Amino acid sequence: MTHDAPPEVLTARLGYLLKHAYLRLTKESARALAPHDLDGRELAVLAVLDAHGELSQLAAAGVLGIDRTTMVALVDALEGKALVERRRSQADRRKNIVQLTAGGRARLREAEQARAEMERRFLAPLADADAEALVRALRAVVVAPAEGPVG
Amino acid sequence: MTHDAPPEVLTARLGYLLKHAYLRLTKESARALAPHDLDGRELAVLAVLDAHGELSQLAAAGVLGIDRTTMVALVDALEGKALVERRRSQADRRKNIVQLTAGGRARLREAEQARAEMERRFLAPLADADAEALVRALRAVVVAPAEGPVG
DNA sequence: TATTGTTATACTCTATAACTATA
DNA sequence: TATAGTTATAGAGTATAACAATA
Repeated sequence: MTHDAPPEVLTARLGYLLKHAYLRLTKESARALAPHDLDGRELAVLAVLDAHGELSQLAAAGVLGIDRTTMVALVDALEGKALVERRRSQADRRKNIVQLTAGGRARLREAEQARAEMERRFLAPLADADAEALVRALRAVVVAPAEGPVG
Repeated sequence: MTHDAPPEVLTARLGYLLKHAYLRLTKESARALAPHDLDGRELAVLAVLDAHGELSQLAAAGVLGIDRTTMVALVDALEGKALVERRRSQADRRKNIVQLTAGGRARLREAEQARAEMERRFLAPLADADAEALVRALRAVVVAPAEGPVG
């Protein structure tokens, strides 16, 4: 049973392309990160904590663009794996400060390598220049401010 | 409250870029198609039926790459809007033949225009050549056969 | 026995509402 | 009164399992 390519009526649609590119990358990412006992969202949390240093849960959620209620389970999971630690802020006892453990930093390094290899495989159908252009183009449309009803 | 751009640690990740590009397009798509009482998946079904002529539910699901159980609700919704018709195949009475109604064809034309305009807006941050390159690159990675455990 | 459509069910991801504690 | 974290809950979107009709 060989692979049926999607018809042109679908591959001409940006929605179809982005959805399936995303789904496929998610699957490849899960496969690449599974040996490191992480998924892509967890790895992103570790990377953000590494880049910013310790953050409150709310601040980390803000950087990641996710809801604070979503953050709770994410931190629960990472804390359960001893990759991050929670502690109460002394300055404001409402806040949980989250920071990487030594193990978390080590895991981050390993997993980032696996992710980089996975991305290289994912982009392998493209020439290097085209792969770079893809990333630049995606960045441009993602960072572009949404145009609201006002203008 | 002005827009906080995501940090480089995230925009350097293909997973983050594809996810957010996809989420944003989905939102813009919903907004563009709402006046036509359709969502992106429904429009894709109409487009596939238009391109292939009538199809059984299973065949249509196969073209769209979705499960036959997912197809049921999708056809229910479109039939409820009188955009498609179901009828039993005479040749094989297990099969539901699904085809566009005249209203479905008209709706498809309107909605496809709205979709094209939405895509143009979405890609507006890019030069024309870059937009075309993005679509070509996405098509290449989506159509590329997944490399399984065998290689 | 296998296939098609259907229904019931469950799972993932995410957000909203409401609660607790702190400010 | 407002904010941070938490919990319970709900809504998309999708898939798996089981069933009826048909082949």
